[in-house]
Amino acid sequence: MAISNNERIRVWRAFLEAHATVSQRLDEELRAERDLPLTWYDVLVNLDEADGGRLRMRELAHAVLFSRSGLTRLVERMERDGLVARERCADDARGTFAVLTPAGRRTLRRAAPIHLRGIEQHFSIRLADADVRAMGAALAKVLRLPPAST
Amino acid sequence: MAISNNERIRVWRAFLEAHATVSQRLDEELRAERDLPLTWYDVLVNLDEADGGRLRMRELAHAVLFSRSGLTRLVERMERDGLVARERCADDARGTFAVLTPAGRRTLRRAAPIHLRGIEQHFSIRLADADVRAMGAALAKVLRLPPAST
DNA sequence: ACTGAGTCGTTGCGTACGCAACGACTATAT
DNA sequence: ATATAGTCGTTGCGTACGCAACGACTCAGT
Repeated sequence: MAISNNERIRVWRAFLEAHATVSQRLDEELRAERDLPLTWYDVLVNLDEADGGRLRMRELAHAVLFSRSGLTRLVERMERDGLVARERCADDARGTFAVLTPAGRRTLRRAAPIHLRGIEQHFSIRLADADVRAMGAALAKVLRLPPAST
Repeated sequence: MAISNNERIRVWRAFLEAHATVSQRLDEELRAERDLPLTWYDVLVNLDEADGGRLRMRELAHAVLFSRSGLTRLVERMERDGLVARERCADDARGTFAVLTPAGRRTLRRAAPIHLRGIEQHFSIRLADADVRAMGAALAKVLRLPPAST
């Protein structure tokens, strides 16, 4: 039996609801136990995974799904808290790097277990391996769609 | 072969990215072609599906995943545009209904095809029936999780 | 009838985001 | 060398959200 249009919409709605509830819980837990917003954590992770713990502002913005202006402000706040630093880019005088500081690395190390536990608890613990695999495959297809072929 | 923790995190990240890109595209299209934010559309749909095209503010807030204060402002703006109206609740003097106006219903009717086309194009067109089914099953499991059993 | 606790929608306030425009800089073409 | 276009990160500004507190109201217990 083919799947109706209605059913596809129901799935999309479930997708929205799952996103909202899970990411809200992850944010709450990180704030409660480490006083760290999820967006900050996301920045720390992306910097940590990058070469030299540094990323151009533009790349970082793309990685954390922010606008460039949004990232400017976000990094500004994190710099005030000593978690990241800004560094001028040598080979392109327009550019700026956001760099992970030792304090930022420490914060990340302390926060990671909380976050991973959260993903486990709220997202994937009740998913069988087959579910995870299927979800991964489906999401990969969605992300491979062309950018708005209107 | 069992799925690693790392793989589960990758799937979660793909989930986040898919949510961000798809819902952004849906919002953009609705704004471009009908000058209607996605949040407004969401309100219209939920009212339309409710009995008498009306819903208590609290219920509506829950349905569209907003805080009560956020919904107050949202309905305020939509009322200014004539898409919804407020009505005092007869049997509970504390309560207020948000009610769909004829203009709201018209707007919804004109916007729905755009939105449905968007979901089709950006989310489900390249998903086989099996993918949709698997995704639906997995999401149902995620949503059935207890509310933060810390 | 009266009190205390709970719930309703709303408000003041702070926060966080995107858009458009900016100056500074780079890249390309002539 | 110069002009033009493009890109970088930042800023002014407007918008939209949540939290906490509020007055108005309901309800349960006495």
